[in-house]
Amino acid sequence: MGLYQRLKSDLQQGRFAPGRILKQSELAEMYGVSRIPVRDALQRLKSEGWLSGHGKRGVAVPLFDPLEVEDLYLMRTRLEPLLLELAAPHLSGEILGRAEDILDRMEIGNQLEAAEIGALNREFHACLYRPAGRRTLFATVEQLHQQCERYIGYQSRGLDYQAQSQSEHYEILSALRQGEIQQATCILGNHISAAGQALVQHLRNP
Amino acid sequence: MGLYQRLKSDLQQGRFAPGRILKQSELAEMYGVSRIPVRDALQRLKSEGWLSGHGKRGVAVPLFDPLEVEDLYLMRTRLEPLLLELAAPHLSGEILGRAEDILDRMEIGNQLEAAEIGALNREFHACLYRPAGRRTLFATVEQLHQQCERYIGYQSRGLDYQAQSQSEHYEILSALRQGEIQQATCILGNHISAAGQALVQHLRNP
DNA sequence: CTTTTATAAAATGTATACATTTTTATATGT
DNA sequence: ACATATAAAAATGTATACATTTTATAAAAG
Repeated sequence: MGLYQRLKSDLQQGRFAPGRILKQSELAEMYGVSRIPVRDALQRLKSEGWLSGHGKRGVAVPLFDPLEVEDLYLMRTRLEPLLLELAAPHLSGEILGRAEDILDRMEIGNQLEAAEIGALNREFHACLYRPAGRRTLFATVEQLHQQCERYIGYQSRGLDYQAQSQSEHYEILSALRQGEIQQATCILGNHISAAGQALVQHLRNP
Repeated sequence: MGLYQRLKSDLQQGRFAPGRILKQSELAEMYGVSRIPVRDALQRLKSEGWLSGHGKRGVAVPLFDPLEVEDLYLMRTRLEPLLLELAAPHLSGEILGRAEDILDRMEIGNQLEAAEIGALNREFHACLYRPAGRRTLFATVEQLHQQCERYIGYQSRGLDYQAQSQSEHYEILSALRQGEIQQATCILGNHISAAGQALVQHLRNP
């Protein structure tokens, strides 16, 4: 696994306190590599929102910012229903079946790691979105998801909205199966919006 | 000016043919630096859509993809009116005046370079959006703008929709001054949508 | 005691050199 | 002649070494 993946995973799991300033040499030693691959990884993580450029002072682990969460979920609320609508005509019964499998897997592993739940969650949405064949839109949505995951990792320690989230997921599938596309995109929008509000509230009442 | 800026500017001006594969050593020699800063720049440009990762074979200048343009403008159509709506309460008369100044500057320099027109255009929108104080949403919108500019640079050689675009800009300002926020966001949405369609059509009829 | 300036330490940026992987060209066998 | 295997090349990834910039420290002046 590349250094980029390792570092991201560690950031995701909250192994670096928000606000902390990371130095290249420090990370190089920590992971047993030279500074060159560290630089590459940092650059990527910075452009993906996992790290914030602290000017010339290096990079910092960004603080939790409720306003950022609001923005991320606002954008998702606007973009994901659109993407689902574009994908709907291509969603065969087989694809919907695969999506349901993913949901079931989430159900089973109730004591799953936050990272794993996040991965399955993303897989579920990707399963519904990818058939649209909209690479660019899909990539942007994926990026927003990833940026959200930093907060979700934090949230999952103190908040449990999994139950509600799951039932909404099943509702979306059901609507899609019945060809109620309008209905499905509507539920999806509310689903994302609700998740965002729960997260913001949790960040403001720690 | 950093190598990142120089390379991006050259890509923007179409100095590298779409589909061309760029090698690190080649670029290093071309710009008179070592491969290290080249790598940094390539990584950033890749994550911003200016270059596409060609797997392990290096990076490639992406081909013009009408579907990508459609996606970019679809996203902008959903996000920018939202951002303008959030900014509207903070748009003082002074700010609107500055926005108009930018429009006037675009009017004057009719024979401006494509890059300069693009920069002014972005400045105009940024002027209206920044007061919302929504850093994350703003950053995403900016990124979408930048990705569009690659195509606009190409378009500007064969298509002139500047006149219509300008008049719509003035309409938006006028609506904002009258407090017709709904009206302004609506014009903006149509404005972006129309620009996207013009661009897609031009790409399909070269 | 505070502020300023000079100096040292540390961190980032860049170049060169080496290692590993991937690609291409060549040779060999069927 | 074609396919496959093999060797040479070229390209990317990484480490070490050096240069430049930035930050912290300490000394000196007000």
